[in-house]
Amino acid sequence: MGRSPCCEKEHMNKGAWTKEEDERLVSYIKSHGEGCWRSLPRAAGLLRCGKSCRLRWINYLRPDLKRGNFTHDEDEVIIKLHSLLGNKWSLIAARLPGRTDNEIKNYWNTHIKRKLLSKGIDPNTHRSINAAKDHDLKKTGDQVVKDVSFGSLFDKTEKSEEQKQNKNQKQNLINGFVCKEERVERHPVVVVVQEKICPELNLELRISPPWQNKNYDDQTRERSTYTPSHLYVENGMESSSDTAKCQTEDSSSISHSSLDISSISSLGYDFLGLNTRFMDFRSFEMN
DNA sequence: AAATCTTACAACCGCGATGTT
DNA sequence: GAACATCGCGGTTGTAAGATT
Repeated sequence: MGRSPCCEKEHMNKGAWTKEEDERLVSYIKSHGEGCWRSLPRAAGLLRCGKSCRLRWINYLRPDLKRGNFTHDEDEVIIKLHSLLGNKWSLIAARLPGRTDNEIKNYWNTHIKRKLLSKGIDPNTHRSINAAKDHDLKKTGDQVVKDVSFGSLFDKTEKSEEQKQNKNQKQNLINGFVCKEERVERHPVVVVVQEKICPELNLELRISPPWQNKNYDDQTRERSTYTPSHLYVENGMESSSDTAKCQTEDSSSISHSSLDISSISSLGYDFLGLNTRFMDFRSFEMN
């Protein structure tokens, strides 16, 4: 399927925006609102492509932008969120009112990266650069191995009505995380982990069994093991209709009832120190 | 003072996701 | 379901301004 260019390349201005162009764009959006970026330039009398207008508005002209230097607190939040989310700049920006993803990305690349490196911290892994040499530790077993169980915490022999009533909600502690387990129709278990590392970020880690695309029959229901294919994080406080999705590659070839993270460390995704790649921020909700 | 290098950040580009026909 | 349109994201580039030689 061919992709048409977002705009006519000829007769279009490129590069830095002039004051007059800014004024035209701001004036148009103030009276008509945002929307349909493709048709906006013509309607606003701008020789720019819609994409360029959108970027200019979002990153520079929006009235709610904070601008100015980043505070120490903002630095800390960015670093913590980056350690959790990686280069998901839009998600990070959603947690910093008045800051844009582009601004944070630039700030990360020009300031924070260097700051972390000067402290001997690898900005990609958020681990000590020296600690990166601990590869051998994994082999010798000196490292603490964290297991994430994808098996049910439910007792299969529920006896009383009370037990049955409670079966849809259980709580437990695993490696310092507060874990709730819930039954969801068509999916045997969803484990919700309220992470404790950065409580001020108010993030919630949700681990679930894979979505069953095919008919979910009783035979499947009886299986005690299932594929750890979805692990997602969501805002623990609020929910919204906006969800950011970033699915991983197919992970369905691996099936364990208890997943030894150390055995898959070669896959290389470090999340909350779990060192797992089975990430699916399927409903990372931000407000 | 001029040339060169470095830094900061605005803007561009390509691509995937999603919506529409 | 295919084809196409649009949006939004993340990586990269271009360039102005400041620092250094």
